[in-house]
Formats: sequence, C-alpha cells, structure tokens
Amino acid sequence: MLSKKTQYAFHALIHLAENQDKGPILISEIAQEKNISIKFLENILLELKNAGILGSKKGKGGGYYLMKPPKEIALAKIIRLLDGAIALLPCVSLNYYERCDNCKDEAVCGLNEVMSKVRDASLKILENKTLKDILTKQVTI
Amino acid sequence: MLSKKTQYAFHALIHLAENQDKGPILISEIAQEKNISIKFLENILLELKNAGILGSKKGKGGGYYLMKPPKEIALAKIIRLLDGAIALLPCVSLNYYERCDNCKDEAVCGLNEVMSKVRDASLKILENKTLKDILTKQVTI
DNA sequence: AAATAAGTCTATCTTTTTTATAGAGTTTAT
DNA sequence: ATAAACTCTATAAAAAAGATAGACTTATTT
Repeated sequence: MLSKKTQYAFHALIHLAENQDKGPILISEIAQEKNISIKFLENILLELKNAGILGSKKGKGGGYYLMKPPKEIALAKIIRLLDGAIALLPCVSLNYYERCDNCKDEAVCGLNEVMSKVRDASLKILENKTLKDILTKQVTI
Repeated sequence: MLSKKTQYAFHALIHLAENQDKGPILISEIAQEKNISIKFLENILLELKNAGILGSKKGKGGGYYLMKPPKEIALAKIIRLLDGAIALLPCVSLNYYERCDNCKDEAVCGLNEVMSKVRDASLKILENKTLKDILTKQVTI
C-alpha cells in the first residue's frame, strides 16, 4: 500500500496539472480542494520541489507549479521518491536492492523469481503511465 | 514492500513444504534454517494455523505441518492474511476497500483507474502462483 | 519603506505499525 | 513423571507515518 504521503502527492500533482494555466497555485488551495492537512502538504510539495518536479514562487502571488509537462512525469518516479521501493521484496528491487537474509542463494530462490515478475508487471504500468494519464480534465501540454 | 512478517511466512512455508515427508517440523528448526527469531516466528506460524493453512501437533515429536498441498496455497492468500491489501490504494482494494477522502468521485479518478490496472497485473500472478511454484526442491503433492 | 502574502526550513511530537521478547500454561510421547 | 513442544497473552522497543509549530525569507503592493 502506498503511504498517505505518496497518495497526497498524486492528488496535489493532479490539481497542479489541471490548473497549470492559472499560474502558481497556493498550497492552501490544494489542501482545501483535496482535503489534506496544509502543513503536511507543505512538506510533501517541498520534497517534490527539491526533486525538481515542482517549482515555486515566493511572496504575494506565489505558489507551486509543475516544472515539466504532465506527460513527462512518470508515476513510478513519484512513488520511488516518496515511498521508496516499488518491488514487494528488497531482494528484487531495482532501485533499493538489499540482500536476502533468509536465502542461501537468491539465484535459485523461487520466491525471488515470482516477485521479480510482479515487479515487472507493476513497473510496466507505473513507468509508462504519467501524470497526464491520471488527469480528469485533459490538458494540452 | 511486504512486511518482514509476510517475508518470514513465505520462507517458513517453503521449508515446511520441502520437508513435508518428515512429519511435523519444529519451529526451532525453521528459525535456524531460515535465520528468523524463534519467538517472532512462533507468532507467525500461529496465525497461519488459525487461518487453516498450517496444522500443529503438541508435545514431544510435535511441530507444524501444511494442511493443504503446496499447489493449493496461493501466494495472494498469504499476503492478504499477514499484510492486508495487495492493492496500492485503499480505494482499489478488492478485499480491504476504503473510500477515497481526496476524491470527489472515484468513478472518474484517473489514479483509481491506473492503480486498478496495477492491482490486476499483480493479482494475475499472485493469485495463480502457489507455494508449489516457489519451491526449490520439487515435491510430488 | 512598510505591510502583507506566500513559500522555506528545521524541529518536534504523537500515533500507529512493525518487530521482537518474556514467561506462564497446556499437551503429548515415552 | 518427565521432558519436549506448541499456546497464549502481555508487553516493550524501534521504526515509520502522519501531523503540527514557529521563526525565517522573499516578493509584491501600496
């Protein structure tokens, strides 16, 4: 299960994408619209900014905005950034690999094999689907 | 990511399946073989027993054993029992569904749609692969 | 220049979940 | 009777998740 953090991030990104034309969007607007604690959301947007996904403008008339077109933001990237591994086991994770302590040999572990397949099936979707694909209101860019 | 509990459960089940012919297996044997804390494993095996997946025999010569042939124990069942939902979002979970607080209408949520696909792709594997499929040493039953 | 709106940053705190441990109790083979 | 083994309940330590607080900086507007 994705953490609340990641879930909130997706909803915030959706709101930002659907209102790109309106210039910088207030944190408070997203928080209200999507029913998220404003302070918690603040931290999340900051992380997304530090990762280069969002930009921000300070001062009056400021707010957050997307740094890239929605179709270039893969869902997998957001999940990895906020939640870490997408795989079900550390020993089959591509980005957060850890050795299996319960196995004598990962190479001949049947669990490893099946979980690699699950990972691939999930990634096939999450790497290819982007923010654009989860918008309700379709945008042009 | 699966919890340690579920990971340990899989390894324990593998050991039990590969040693079915030896009668009841000691918790301590599994713990040693798979490098798991014996007391923690105790709780896990008890949960598996209460769910009807394992049986146990008390007293001298006792231990745990499978109640069903490995090929009838789907991986999805074990995950759901110990970890809960397999889906990435509560609003797309088949067995642990919860309404989405951030959506006005789940029916038109693009995130919901994509995550349903991820769920289906994962379940296609996890519902069909069984304990038998993750064994190293092949068994007859 | 002052006031105000808005993001930035760091720290802290609470709650929940996960992981692990302890120990007394019960059952059964020998 | 004894020892081996699972059962059960409680508890506790550690980690993660979720949330909050407040002082700080930046930029616009008047």
